[in-house]
Amino acid sequence: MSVEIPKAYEPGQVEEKWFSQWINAKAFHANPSTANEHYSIVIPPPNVTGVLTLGHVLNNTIQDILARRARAEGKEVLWLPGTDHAGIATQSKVEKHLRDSEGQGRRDIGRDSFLERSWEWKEKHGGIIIKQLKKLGCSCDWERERFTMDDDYSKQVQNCFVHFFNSGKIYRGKRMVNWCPSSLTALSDEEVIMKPQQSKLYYMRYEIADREGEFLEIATTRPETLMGDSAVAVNPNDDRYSELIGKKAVRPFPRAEIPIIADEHIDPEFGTGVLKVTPAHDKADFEIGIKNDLEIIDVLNPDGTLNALAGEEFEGIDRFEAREIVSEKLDEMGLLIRVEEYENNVGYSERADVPIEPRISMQWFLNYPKVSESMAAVSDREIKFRPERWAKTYAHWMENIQDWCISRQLWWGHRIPVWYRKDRAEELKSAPSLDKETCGDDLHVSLEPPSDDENWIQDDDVLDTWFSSWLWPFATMDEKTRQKFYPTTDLVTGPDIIFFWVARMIMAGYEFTGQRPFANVFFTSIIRDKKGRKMSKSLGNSPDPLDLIAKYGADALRFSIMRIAPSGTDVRFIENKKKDSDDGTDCPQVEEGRNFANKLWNAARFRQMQGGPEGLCQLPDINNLSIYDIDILSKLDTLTEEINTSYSAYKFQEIANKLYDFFWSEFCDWYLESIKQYFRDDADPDRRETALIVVDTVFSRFLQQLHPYMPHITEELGEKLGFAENGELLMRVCLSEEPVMQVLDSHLVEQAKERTNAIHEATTRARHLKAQYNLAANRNVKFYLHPSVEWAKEELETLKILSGAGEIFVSETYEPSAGTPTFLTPIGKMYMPLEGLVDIEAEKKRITKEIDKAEKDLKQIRGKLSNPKFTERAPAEVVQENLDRKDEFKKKLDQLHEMLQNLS
RNA sequence: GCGCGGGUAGCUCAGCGGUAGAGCAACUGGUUUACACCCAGUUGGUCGGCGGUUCGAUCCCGUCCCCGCGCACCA
Repeated sequence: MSVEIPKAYEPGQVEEKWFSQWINAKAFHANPSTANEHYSIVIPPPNVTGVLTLGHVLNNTIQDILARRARAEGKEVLWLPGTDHAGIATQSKVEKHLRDSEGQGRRDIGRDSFLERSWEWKEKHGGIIIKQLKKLGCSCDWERERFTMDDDYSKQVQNCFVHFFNSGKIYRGKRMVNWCPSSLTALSDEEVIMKPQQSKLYYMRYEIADREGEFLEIATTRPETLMGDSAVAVNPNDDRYSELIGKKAVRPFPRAEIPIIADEHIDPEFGTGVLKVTPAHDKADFEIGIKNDLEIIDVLNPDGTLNALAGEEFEGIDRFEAREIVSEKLDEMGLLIRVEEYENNVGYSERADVPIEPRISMQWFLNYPKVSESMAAVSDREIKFRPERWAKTYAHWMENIQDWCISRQLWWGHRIPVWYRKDRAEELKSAPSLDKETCGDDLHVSLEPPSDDENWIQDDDVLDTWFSSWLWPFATMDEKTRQKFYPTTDLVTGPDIIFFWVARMIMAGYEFTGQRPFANVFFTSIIRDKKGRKMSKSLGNSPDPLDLIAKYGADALRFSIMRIAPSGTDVRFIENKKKDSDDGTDCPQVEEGRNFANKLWNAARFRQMQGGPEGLCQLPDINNLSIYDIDILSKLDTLTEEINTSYSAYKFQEIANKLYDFFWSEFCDWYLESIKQYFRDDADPDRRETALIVVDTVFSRFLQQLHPYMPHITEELGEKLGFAENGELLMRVCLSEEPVMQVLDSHLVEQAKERTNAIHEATTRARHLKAQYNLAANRNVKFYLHPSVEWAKEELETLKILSGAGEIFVSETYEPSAGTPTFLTPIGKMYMPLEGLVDIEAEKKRITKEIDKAEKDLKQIRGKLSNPKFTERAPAEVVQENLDRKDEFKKKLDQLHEMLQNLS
């Protein structure tokens, strides 16, 4: 036993020590060869060069809880960790670094050299987040860590491409895509977010050809695309313009006559009811353009500046600057009518946070596989979503699913395994569509480059990062692992990537393995700041979890975050600036976890100070247990049962609350306080030993239950208190299915619980009264009891200790002097004689207040009972309950009135 | 516009047909043989508004108002 334990728990070293012990013992390792039932979970791979956020803390704590709980249930557990190469995010970081340090762009140094730098960057900064997860205590099988650009993983990604190309699901085509002028790449629809903008609506006029002085008024938010107009469109049923259909309008610059056409798509109510059609720069216009065979004039460069087609004066000018210039120019020409303030939604690139540009370009697309099967899997609950409502979001997306643009004009990522025969490369690359049928031998699509690769040119593009991570649940596993652990059991992730990742994994799972990739998906809360804003890097409103761990401990952070994160709604994380210091902050929610750890620590200290039996001993027979022993043991069984239920419903917050309340309130505040008397030198040694055995039983079982939430401190205390048999790790101890209280006579248990409750209630009332007379700390106060139950005498010593009384006298005949404060308890009427200290008026006030409350309650109950509809229709037990309560209150009121009278 | 979630004590959240809860904050008192990261006690609530169902509604239904999110989108 250790010499001296510090008064306050210091998590730092303890947490590090246990993590390395777990690693040394290979306690996280998943063995595919055991016969145990499998439990598996794959980590949502974080960005390899990213850093930990509070969202990760929540997400990974939940996974760790599930994994540790499954181990304690005797399952063979695989929690497979790894990271994602995160195409755009990582590439932009490397590019930024390159610019900052060498003043060069990626094209200056070339593809190979840039990729070298990227790998260097990955080696240097990658893995920080993995270290952070380890700090949190995550019990992943670290030997199985994977990266989406590992050789074997990359092969599977490319194989996936080849597979879909061969089956005709992947094709190349010229389409309108979301173009990011900052990252210079196409994006999928999911990567575009709509943002409301304070824009302007420009009203301008185009002259009608051959009708000098006659104009068509047009409203637009994007005058800078005017140079790409190839028609003007009106609704065919719009009488105002019908006679103009088929005529021409004059585009002011570059000056040209463009047709006035009719299209159903135009809303006569909007603006002037006339639309300028710019097929190259708007999705809807593109459709109209195709339908009407219009010229497609692309006036923008990839980076969002205007090109030569826009006219010499605009070449090289940024799109937003050009907007101003065009507006001024129209004004000078007398063609600008007015400009209105206008709020509209504009698509932004999620990553780069710049407005995206609809742009026609040649891209690779995937027609999603196994859509109906994947929809059915969720609607039939073969894959269970929790909370269930996300299934609706999923279904809605799946119903409206669009082909996926999978090519990215980046260098960091999986390069598309397509080679074009050199002499036809240009032709093929610009062909309006490419697929297996049309290209024959001039296209090489394969895992391996062509043998005569000098005659071929590989496609420049890489694949969308999600095109690799959708294979994650199985591509991370070798054959043997897959046999044992696939399909996985649970997936824990944020609802914000339900389309990006979850839906796609389901489709890939069915396509490549013929099975669901996971049985359950648990969607976490989203952590927001004090003001309800999502935590984000740009806002700088996310505290660094490592700072929190350093300050409060990983266990404290884990526990706290689980206690505030409800299932299914967002949660606010509070960080307050410290009043008395300038730099520090306080996180009251995390303090709660720290305080709880400290409570555990001190309860253990208290236990250790008592000495006594070493290791875990057999509980004595129920007849040798006190009512408090029986009560706490029975509550322990209830806790165990309730926690089982909560786990099966994934109610993590509920579990945390139950653990907290049981330990702090039931175990420390009530049980430990009531047995302290047996630890005195003059106490009965048998009682003492019994109490210690009960403490150990409860404590050790409790630590097992708490372990998934607070793994480090539970190991530490398990060891300190000698609960670990032969030095076995707590995390390897299986939960016992047997309740602690194995009794035939449940009557005894019920009786103990009732009596314990009665003593607790009497204690509370005695404390109230003491506090009322400012005697809370006075330990010499004497009480008299007129007992109403026979057994009361046996428990007076405990009542005395709990209520902090000096002495409690039992007397059937005690006659209180007038004005003696009196109170009612379940074990009888009690008096607190004060000899001269009595404040009669205060006492009257107190009793009157109690009478008021009792009368109010009684009135309510009487009201209910006097309603025949209630007595007729309410369930008998509810009626009986109210009848009982009525009697209680009546009796109580009588006694209170009597007490009041005694005062006067 | 469509869909989803939320509005309970000053704050963060439980409860979801039958006597309104916890932690923090505030206030009062406390070095009682673990813990001031503590102990005891107190204060604080027309459970967003209005209707309905029910013997009974914070809880179920309808409707409206606020907040958040997703999808769609008219230039």
